[in-house]
Amino acid sequence: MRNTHAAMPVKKTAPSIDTTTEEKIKAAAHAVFRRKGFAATRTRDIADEAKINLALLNYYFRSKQKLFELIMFETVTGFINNMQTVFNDASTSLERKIQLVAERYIDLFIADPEIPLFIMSELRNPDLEILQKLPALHVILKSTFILQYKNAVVSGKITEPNPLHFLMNLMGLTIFPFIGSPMLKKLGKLTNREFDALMQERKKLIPVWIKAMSRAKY
Amino acid sequence: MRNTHAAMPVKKTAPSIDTTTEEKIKAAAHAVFRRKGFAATRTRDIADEAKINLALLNYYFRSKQKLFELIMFETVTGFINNMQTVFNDASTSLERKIQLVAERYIDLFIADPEIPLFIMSELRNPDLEILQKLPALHVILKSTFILQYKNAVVSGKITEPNPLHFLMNLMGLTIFPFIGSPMLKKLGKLTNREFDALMQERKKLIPVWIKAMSRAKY
DNA sequence: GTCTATATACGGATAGAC
DNA sequence: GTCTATCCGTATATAGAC
Repeated sequence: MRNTHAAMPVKKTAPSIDTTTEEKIKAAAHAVFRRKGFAATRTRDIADEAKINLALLNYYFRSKQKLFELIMFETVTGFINNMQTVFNDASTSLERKIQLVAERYIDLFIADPEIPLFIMSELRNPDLEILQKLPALHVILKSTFILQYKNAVVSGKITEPNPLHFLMNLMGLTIFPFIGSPMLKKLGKLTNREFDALMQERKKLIPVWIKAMSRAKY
Repeated sequence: MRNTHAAMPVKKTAPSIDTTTEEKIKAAAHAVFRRKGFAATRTRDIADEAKINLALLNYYFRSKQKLFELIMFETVTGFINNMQTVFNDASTSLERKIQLVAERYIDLFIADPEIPLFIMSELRNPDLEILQKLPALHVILKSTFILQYKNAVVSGKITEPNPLHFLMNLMGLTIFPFIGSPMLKKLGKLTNREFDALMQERKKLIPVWIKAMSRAKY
């Protein structure tokens, strides 16, 4: 791949939101990539959504691939940073963290429902090497959150010793409804508003359910 | 789209498995579509995987789109039929059905781990109109399974009245780990074998967890 | 039914004027 | 920075020989 392209334009000091061409393209790329995935989106879709000329996409971001990597990086790091603070806050209890995780994930996904499926479905493409470029995921197992979980296991408050099961459960209860939303809306004849109301309920319910599960007798 | 193509060949009466060209293409299409999704697969990928000439794909199935629709239909109906029998078996208890659902889903997904993400990610493409063509999904809410659930709510054995929450929980606990497996394997430094072992554990654990949840005090 | 060769369309990317 | 026009590789699909 040649590298003779002009340098990227310098960042404006105080740009209005989404008014610069670069920002318009990024916003459109976020929307279209999330909605359709990398392979199904055409650069023309993004140009149309951003209402800019197709050539400008390459002018600012060089290639579809590079633009996608930027979008994916922003999405994933935003997602992880959001959680990192909760996971490693030494001042909150295990129960409180479970509450916070459920609330934050659900609020985030009500605002951007395509994010979970977008991330999960792009992760399966080995060409994109997203997982390799990610900040080491396994530090999650060293987080305060998981240490608190392990302590609760030792002190007998929790029956399931494997924190991976715990994480799968918490994520499954929280994230799955958004991944399966097309099917669930059809199955339950739900409007978007009704679906969101169910998700709001789950912010309260999930911590209760998790608590009940933690005391399950095997 | 023109329609001048030759008729489909008649089905052999007793073909060996995967030996006819048609079967080889279908098997390859299943594999490649599931792995990469519709937009990212090229008909050449399928032809290579099936070790047949590219032109034969169009000879047998007319177009990539038509082949995909066939594969998707087979995948989804196979998936639904598998569950239908469990959901509407009047001779099994609610608890037993929960056991059976967890076991069957997990066995199915250990054998074909890409299925959940494949279905979920293709469902978001409105062009494919998969949901429209599906056997009405909302009959699930009329199934024996859900009726038994509602009865258990009335008799006070279960606290959560909304069967949709119940279904989301059961599916989330069962399906999500397969959807998030790339991330989970990385996060937990798991080999495929270790991951499968965890899933085997969940066949026993999920019914216990669900039971504990059903008694949760709000 | 299966092959080779090719038509045709589409999508990513760039050249070059303004 | 932004536009029009266009190049060029790639992917689907078909024609036509065998």
